[in-house]
Amino acid sequence: MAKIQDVARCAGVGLGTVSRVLNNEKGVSEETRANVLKAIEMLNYKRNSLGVSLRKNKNMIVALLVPIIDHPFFSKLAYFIEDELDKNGYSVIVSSSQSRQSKEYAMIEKLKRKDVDGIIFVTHYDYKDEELSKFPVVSIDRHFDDVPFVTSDNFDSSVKACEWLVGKGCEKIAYIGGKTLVESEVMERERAYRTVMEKHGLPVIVKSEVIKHGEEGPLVEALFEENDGLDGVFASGDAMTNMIISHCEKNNINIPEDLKVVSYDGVEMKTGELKNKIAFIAQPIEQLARESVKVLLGKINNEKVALRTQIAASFLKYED
Amino acid sequence: MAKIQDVARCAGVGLGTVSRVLNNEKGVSEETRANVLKAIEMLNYKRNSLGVSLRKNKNMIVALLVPIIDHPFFSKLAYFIEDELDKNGYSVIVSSSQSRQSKEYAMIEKLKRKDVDGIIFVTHYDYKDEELSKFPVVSIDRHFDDVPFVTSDNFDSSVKACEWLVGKGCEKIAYIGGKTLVESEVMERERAYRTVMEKHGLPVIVKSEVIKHGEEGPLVEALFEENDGLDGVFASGDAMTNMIISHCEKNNINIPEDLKVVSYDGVEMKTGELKNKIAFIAQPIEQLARESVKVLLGKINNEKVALRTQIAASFLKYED
DNA sequence: CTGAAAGCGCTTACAG
DNA sequence: CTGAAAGCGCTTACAG
Repeated sequence: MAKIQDVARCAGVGLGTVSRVLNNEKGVSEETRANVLKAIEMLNYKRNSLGVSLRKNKNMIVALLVPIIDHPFFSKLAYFIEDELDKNGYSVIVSSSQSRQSKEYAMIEKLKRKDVDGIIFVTHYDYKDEELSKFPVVSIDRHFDDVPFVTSDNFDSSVKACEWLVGKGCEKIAYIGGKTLVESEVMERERAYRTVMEKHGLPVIVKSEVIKHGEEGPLVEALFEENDGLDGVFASGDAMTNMIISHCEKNNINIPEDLKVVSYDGVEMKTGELKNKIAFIAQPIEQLARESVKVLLGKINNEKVALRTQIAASFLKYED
Repeated sequence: MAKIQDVARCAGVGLGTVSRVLNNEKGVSEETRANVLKAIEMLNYKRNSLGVSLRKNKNMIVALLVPIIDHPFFSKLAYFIEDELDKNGYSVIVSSSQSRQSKEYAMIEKLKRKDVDGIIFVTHYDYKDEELSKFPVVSIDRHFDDVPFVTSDNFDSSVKACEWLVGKGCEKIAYIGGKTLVESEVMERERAYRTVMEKHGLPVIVKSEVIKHGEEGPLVEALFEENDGLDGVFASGDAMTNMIISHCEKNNINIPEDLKVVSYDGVEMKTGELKNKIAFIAQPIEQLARESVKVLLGKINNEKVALRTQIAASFLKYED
């Protein structure tokens, strides 16, 4: 494999000159440039990134850490994040934490070892004492000390959703959602729900627990067991909604006649025949992705970045 | 940031000794090792991977190149590939080609520049003159010159599927699938279909064209328009199946009473109420993923690897 | 068991 | 506009 030395010798110039041509720098005479280019061609020379990385202390790689890539929300996120990073010359390492914090720590370690230049995070864990804010790290939806984060407008869109349920005549509306261990933007959904219920003097029925992916079923069952005659439910996430759908099918509850449902997310809903019968709040995934990249690159380039970047979510109701 | 030099000085030893401790090599006295460890601790030293990579000419990163990560088949694949690579100390860069060959070439370029140590490929394009087999590259399902590839047993499972349709009494069975530009294992599905039809003296009805993701609808419409009274169809891929479902819904064709359907894949089928009414051939995604990693690591480590690795697919029919 | 030196492939002041 | 040199942080023979 030819190296820069070989090119220099072949073109009869110095190392620096070859490097300048390689990097399209000014200040090289056309003649010299042509010679170098010819030598590069002749030797089929390819610049070795490992040398560049060491020299520049940067390898143009960013990590994306999600709970699991095989999930519509996260794979969409990954798609747009890669696209945005690619436009900026970066590659993305994708890692599924599988909700194991050890895997997340491993990635932080990689960051410190310069395996990656930065991390975009979707985590359920807390990172108070990791000095994470000293490194190029951006969090999506969750919020730690001084780590910049990007989030959709959970509160406002949830208020709209709950007001819609009330407007539809629901009088016994429940909120159901998984709880996160850390202070999270997701909690805004529950807060919005409570605000709206109180405003209208309606009962507050909250089913919210710390659960893992896949454990939504029992929570839904418990909700319906403990509360007869629900006529509306605001579900924080599609997994939950899918379980609600299953429950209703089994128990002959008609959606939306008997029970009106609003789902946060709407990307992985097993709608099928229920399409247009469940309202939802769409996460602005593409914007979340692109904004998180912009913030991260800002951090990497030592620019000042906003601690919080908020993007509006849209509430989509079905036709009727 | 402390470097190895600092640790050496602090521990009062040479560079090489620190390196040996870092790499858990034998031949270091317990006393020396303890001193070095203490110095590492004191200085909060982290080994910089950029130096290691340059020195070893290897950065422990592999690329996964898929048409689009936001697709159940590919994100599942990515999940298991990452898991398997992680077990072996590798990270994975995920890139969605978006069916643009330029993006695939860009990744090959990265391989040649040592940005990545190898590539696992899912492509629709051909790479005859790229000398790809000289590099650590593994292909999934597609087959080029001397590039090792991993595939599921398309022919055998397709034969089973078609025989099942015949056994169910179907007499006018069609095959419908997207065509790839390169010689591909997917073609085995059509070949299996033809074999079975001919064996039973049934008409061969093939609708197979080069199409892009999302263009399945018109092909399906054309199939039904050109062929009245189909009672069975073997669809090469879920996207196609979904379009068939739509067509049947619109035209009051009952599945499976009027039309029996077998779908290759079964991971992204919008089953809904049709669950258990469509038979399918399940791709052994996890095994494809893990095997492709094993083959790639073999290539990276200059071992002899099989050109073709085949994994059995399973044919799952619905209950009735 | 240990250290000093060479070198991985590049870029970047520096001097001219 | 150009070249020689230093150095990025590590590992690996080599010599002792």
